[in-house]
Amino acid sequence: MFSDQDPIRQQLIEARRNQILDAAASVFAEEGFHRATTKEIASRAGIAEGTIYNYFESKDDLLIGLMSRLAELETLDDELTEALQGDARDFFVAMFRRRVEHMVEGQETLQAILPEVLVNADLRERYYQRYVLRIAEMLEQYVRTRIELGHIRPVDASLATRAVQAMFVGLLVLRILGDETVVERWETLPELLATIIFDGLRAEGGE
Amino acid sequence: MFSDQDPIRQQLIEARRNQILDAAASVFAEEGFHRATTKEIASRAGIAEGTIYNYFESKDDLLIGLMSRLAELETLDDELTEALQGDARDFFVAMFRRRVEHMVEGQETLQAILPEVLVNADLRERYYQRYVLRIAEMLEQYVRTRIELGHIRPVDASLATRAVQAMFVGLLVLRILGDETVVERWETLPELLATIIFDGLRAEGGE
Amino acid sequence: MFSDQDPIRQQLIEARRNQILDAAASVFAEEGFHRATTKEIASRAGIAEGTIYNYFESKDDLLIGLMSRLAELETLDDELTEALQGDARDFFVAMFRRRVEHMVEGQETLQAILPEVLVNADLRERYYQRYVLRIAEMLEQYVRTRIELGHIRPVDASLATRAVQAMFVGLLVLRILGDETVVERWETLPELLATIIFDGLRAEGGE
Amino acid sequence: MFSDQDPIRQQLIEARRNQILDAAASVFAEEGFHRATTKEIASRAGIAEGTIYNYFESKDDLLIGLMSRLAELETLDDELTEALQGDARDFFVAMFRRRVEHMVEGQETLQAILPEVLVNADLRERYYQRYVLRIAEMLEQYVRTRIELGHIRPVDASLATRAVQAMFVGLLVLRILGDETVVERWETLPELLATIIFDGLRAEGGE
DNA sequence: AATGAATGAGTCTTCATTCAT
DNA sequence: CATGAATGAAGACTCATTCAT
Repeated sequence: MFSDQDPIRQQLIEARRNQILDAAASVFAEEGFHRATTKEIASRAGIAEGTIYNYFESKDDLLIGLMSRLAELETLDDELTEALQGDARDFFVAMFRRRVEHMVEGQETLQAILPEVLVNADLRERYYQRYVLRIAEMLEQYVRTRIELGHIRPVDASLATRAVQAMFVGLLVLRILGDETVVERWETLPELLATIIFDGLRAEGGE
Repeated sequence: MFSDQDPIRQQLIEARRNQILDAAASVFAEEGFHRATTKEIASRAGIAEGTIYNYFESKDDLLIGLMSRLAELETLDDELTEALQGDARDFFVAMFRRRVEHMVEGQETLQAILPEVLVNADLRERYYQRYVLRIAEMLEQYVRTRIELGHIRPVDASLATRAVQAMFVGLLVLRILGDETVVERWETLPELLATIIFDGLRAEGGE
Repeated sequence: MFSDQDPIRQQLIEARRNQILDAAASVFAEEGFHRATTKEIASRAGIAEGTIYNYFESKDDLLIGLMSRLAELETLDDELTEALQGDARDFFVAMFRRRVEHMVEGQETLQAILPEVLVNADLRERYYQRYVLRIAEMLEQYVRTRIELGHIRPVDASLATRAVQAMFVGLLVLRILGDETVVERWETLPELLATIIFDGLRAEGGE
Repeated sequence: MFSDQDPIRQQLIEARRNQILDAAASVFAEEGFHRATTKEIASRAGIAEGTIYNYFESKDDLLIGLMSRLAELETLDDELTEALQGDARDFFVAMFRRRVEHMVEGQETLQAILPEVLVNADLRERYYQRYVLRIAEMLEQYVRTRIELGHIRPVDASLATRAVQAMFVGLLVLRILGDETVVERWETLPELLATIIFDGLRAEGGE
């Protein structure tokens, strides 16, 4: 006879949901969404199959749950956007570092979600709007301002932003594909990416 | 009746295989590998379900077939790699243009393959070795030489190569996700990417 | 604490049982026995799912409970049977009116029970013996006596009784099926049935 | 490579559908729709479970299929309606005989359908419209005409029709409930029903 | 007594694959 | 070679029932 607002109950529910999502992320990442069975997810979560359905509507809903958890992680970034006063290159390095760290933390979840997102029109829209587009727009706004300030070349801000974001998505894909170079030198990426994107690959004093 | 080597027969077989692969690519791209049914593939190819199995071992084999066709397309690139004498920036633009065009041509196939590749360990290895790594190594060799020639900054050639390649993979993902900016301004990408990667985003004369 | 015979406790138990049976009748009638869930029954009774099992052995037992309640209602009829002295037609009208009223009162319960009774061998036997056969035999006895008294044609009393009873069962079915004529003119049924069954449809002075 | 209109194929399909419907009727009648499993239906039809789904959309669709088959049987009756010239009582006996025979032929199907129809709103509407109402209206028209001709008392034709139809439905229910009297003396029903309904139970020269 | 989360057996349904024609 | 009906293994999901609190 607890109220629906009962905070203890809410916490238990949240804990159980996370326990299930963790298991789901792990199985989805390993086997892919379709090959993953609810039986295996349940077993990995240490619960019965039916229990999943006390917390999630359907197997699809597990993916949505994973996406939502991921989106929550990202809200932290908003603050970063306000740092316009500092050096542009420093900002890029800092931002790259953030994103690169997030991707490692969230790799399992991303690996669980991404392939299915590419394939499921509903999820695609949802994922794109909540996750990709939101970040793209934040970054785009930043780039646009920096261009106005004369710190950045007057490039197509919208497309340039996508290119940079694409690089991160692509690096995630390479990680998933098991590319050793990317995995092993992951820590050095932020500095390298800043060099490529901000300074350019052209040798200084070249031509 | 005919010998296995009979060239007419070989051609017919090849034609039929392509007909089936086209249908498969189309259904996989729309529905994803798992939601795609052999019934739908057969219907889209205008043949009976059973006929598929006269040309392919299994549904998985269709994916492998698609990957092989894709790999053949790419062999053309090898020649490009030898163009070391020209201007580095021009080379980048030319290469980016090639790749960007290939990606549009092959988008359906790539969209069909990529999500499943991310999810299936066997295909992952196969795809990575034949497709990603081969190109990465070619490009890496090129970059390494350009560095030695002093045309390119002395960056981590291996990782930089991955970053560039990642950008293309990521752009494909953004296309699949339906990003309007990327789709609409696709033609302007090669030049922009060259600017970003080769020249850098830093405003000239800045700081 | 209380003795099992404690009358207060007995009454509380009875009240709770009725509360649950009411909810069950309502859900069974709407959804049918199988589609009805104990969760919904509990919710409609304003109690927890588990509580049902403190008062009933199983979901099946709810149906048995409903049948028993129905049978209790019917015991009133016994008295009627003794009314042999009056006019036969008047008796029929009176009896039809009784039954027709009972059917409306008990419609929800009957609608809940009947479909499952038709389908479940155990219940079928139970329902038939306690409910159908008991009434059939009472009625049959009455008809038989009336025949001996010369008030009624010498028909096959047993089968004629079933035919009359069948009419009521059938009218219930038509109500459940939502027949508008039957529902709207329900009040006029007793008189009409007496006309049909006792007087016959043949026009007077016919032939 | 047969055309969709290919008559041989059409016949094979029809035969298979009937084979499956026969098995379904048999299992539904014994166990009830919900307790019946597709596995059991398949096994009783001598086919694999999956084969059912090559011929029917779903388990529900089997019920609809059974209803349609039943409706086809009934179209024969239409002719009967035109027989207005003969003696009314004779007509009733003939009609009762028809219906009573049909009910035995179709008992299994009716027993399979009826309980679920009482419980499923979609089927209820469908069954009532196609099966109950159609016959009711035919019969009602007949009764109305006979009343105008002065062969039948001026009763509420619509309701009287329902009462008669209800009797048949009720007799089916009593058969399903296993009433021995009804089952054993089934053959004598038409004559008895004519006596009850047309002549009335009142003893001739009574009162 | 009341609760309701956890359970897991049971089922419909899908669909890749086979094979007789 | 082509066909497509038949197959049956596999899996998501439901829900009556239990039992620790």
